[in-house]
Amino acid sequence: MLSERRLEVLRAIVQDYVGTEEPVGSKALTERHKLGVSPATVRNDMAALEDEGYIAQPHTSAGRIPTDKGYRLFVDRLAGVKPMTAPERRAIQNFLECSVDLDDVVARTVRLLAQLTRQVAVVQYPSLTRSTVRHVELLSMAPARVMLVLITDTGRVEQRMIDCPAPFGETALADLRARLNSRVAGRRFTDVPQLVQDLPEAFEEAEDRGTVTTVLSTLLETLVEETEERLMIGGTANLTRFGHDFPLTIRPVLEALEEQVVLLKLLGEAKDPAMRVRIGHENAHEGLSSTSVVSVGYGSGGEAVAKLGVVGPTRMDYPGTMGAVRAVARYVGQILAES
Amino acid sequence: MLSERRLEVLRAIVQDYVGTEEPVGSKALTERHKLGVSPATVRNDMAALEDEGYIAQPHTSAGRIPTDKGYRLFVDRLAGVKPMTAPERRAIQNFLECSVDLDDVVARTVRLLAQLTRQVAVVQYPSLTRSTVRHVELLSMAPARVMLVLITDTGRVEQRMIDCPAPFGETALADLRARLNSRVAGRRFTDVPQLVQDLPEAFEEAEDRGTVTTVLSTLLETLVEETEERLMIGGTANLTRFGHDFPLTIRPVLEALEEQVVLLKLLGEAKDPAMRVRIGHENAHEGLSSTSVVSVGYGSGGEAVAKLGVVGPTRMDYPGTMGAVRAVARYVGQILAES
DNA sequence: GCTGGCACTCGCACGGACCGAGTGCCAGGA
DNA sequence: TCCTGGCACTCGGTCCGTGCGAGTGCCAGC
Repeated sequence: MLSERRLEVLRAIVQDYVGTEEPVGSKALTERHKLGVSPATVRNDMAALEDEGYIAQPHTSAGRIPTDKGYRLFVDRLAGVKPMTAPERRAIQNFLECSVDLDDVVARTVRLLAQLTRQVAVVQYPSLTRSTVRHVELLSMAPARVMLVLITDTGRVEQRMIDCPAPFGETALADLRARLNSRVAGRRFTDVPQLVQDLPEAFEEAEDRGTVTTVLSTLLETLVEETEERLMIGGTANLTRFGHDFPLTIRPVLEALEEQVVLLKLLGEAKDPAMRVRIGHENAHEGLSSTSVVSVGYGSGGEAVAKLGVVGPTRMDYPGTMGAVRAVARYVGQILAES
Repeated sequence: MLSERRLEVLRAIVQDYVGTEEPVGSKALTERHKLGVSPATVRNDMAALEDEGYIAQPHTSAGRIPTDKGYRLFVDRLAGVKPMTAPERRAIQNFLECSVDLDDVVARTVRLLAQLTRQVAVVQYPSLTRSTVRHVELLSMAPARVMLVLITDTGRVEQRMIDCPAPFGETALADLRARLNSRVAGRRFTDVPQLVQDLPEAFEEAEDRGTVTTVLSTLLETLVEETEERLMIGGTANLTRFGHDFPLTIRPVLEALEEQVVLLKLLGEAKDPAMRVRIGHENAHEGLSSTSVVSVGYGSGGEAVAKLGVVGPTRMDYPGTMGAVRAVARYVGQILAES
């Protein structure tokens, strides 16, 4: 068990290192922090912290830098979440309030988050798994061609073009549209399959039944596909402030950012709305081993429908970043609830 | 006027420099290219080329590298467009063909272009300025709340939520929907304003007229807003292969890539479908002064509806890049025309 | 007008010396 | 028992001098 003072030393090391980006030595520490002890004592504490694996020396005879384990302890026990100031909160709210549609909300959120944290921001679109169908629209484009438009309660719209096996009349189309909507409007995505399975039987013509089946399968396909989350990223220019040894550090990060799958995993598969910090190697994806991810769920009601977060160097200002992420998530939730 | 051989020397310099990324000297040139003359002669030619501003020395007593002007000449007169091989063309076609919707087409195009050129790819969504309205859908969400869905012939769908000044009945809504569609379906965006301006008069109730006016203004607003182009970028990881002096080169590029406006300008405002190469300082935006942009229009029919291109270092393989860009544009056009 | 030769320039890589921040250890004191 | 000041030691970073070699410009000769 580490003594109170040693934790204090660790905190000081993390803070200094985050600030200066340089290994911090015992003398500099006592000068910048009121630890009340001499450098020699701090050296002993540092040796102990190093034995425990919380800090490390990049080279012999250099200062210490925190390890992933050290940051972990810092985040868990030594640092709180730094709340946003009132003016900052107001600015966030104002900025998000003038969004015109869902895309715009997400785009603004990304920009905001990137600016506040000066890191790379990632925002997942509100998930469709928990959302409901608001309306299904069918439009005749050509005799044997129908466009399917799906509108969700989160304001998302998806469309698909369908080639029908046979021409489909306007009246049949209107009929199908009405039947479809009366069954699925307001229902959850997951309930849709069983609600529509007997729909083809309502049509007398064999050809129409074929078309209806085609339309339904496209609808179900769309539901499944769009349940996969989309996301938006921004602030990649902040990667340039990452570290000194550029190409090697930045490359895998940029690559990871282009892989939606990786990013989604990064934000955390579980729909756990709590804030989560993953430090360095805690991110399964190698190449992100020198980055940390701060993510949190956000949602329109009480429940989280998606996640957002930032990706930055392990050497980041955790309290500030966590504060910004939490605040943005809260206000995005509000905006979504209002619309 | 430069002699034939001097042009040949310039071509050799560009090719070698693009390949090796190192200043190229007279001796190396004669070894790698069959110029039929001695290094000394080449040196004289190089001196002449330098006088004319086509090449430069990074330091005294170093080899030469092409200037922007040199690349310009190379692109205009010395290099053709390197066509894709048959297997490559087939691969492009196959990859694009399995797209499911417009977003997917654009996403695939970006990835393809980035992979083929190993550079940053930018693809503009098909423009709405020349496109027509396929359908306008109005959905009642609440007594005084209507959702407007606009579907274009390029397959794009936009939606807006509208708060009405007064409750609006289902029948009035159906009436408005029918009138609206009969007027604007199939018409160009630019024609819509005058086609709908007298619509409110068709409604007797003053309250309804207010709502109709609100709906119409939202529709027009959407048309205008969405005429602004959206775009998608990819392959940013390729930026790491940019050059040696990293942070300084890459930073402004990443920043520029986040600014839609800048990017749109980069692709070229004019709807000129011809392939265009902008080299270094020819890009108005400073910070992109060491990058070149190869862009070309693409379209579903004969006319270009949008542009796509790649952004890379001025030291890029112009013939290959131009070939890839042209090929991709052609096939995207085909895919769009089919759907 | 091309060529070979020659003197010159300079960036770069290598290696030694120096400096200083930082460490570990130890003996002495509260 | 814990803290402190002192001391010897380590070693990365910087500076400097040297030598090498690629590359240049110029010139006389073919």
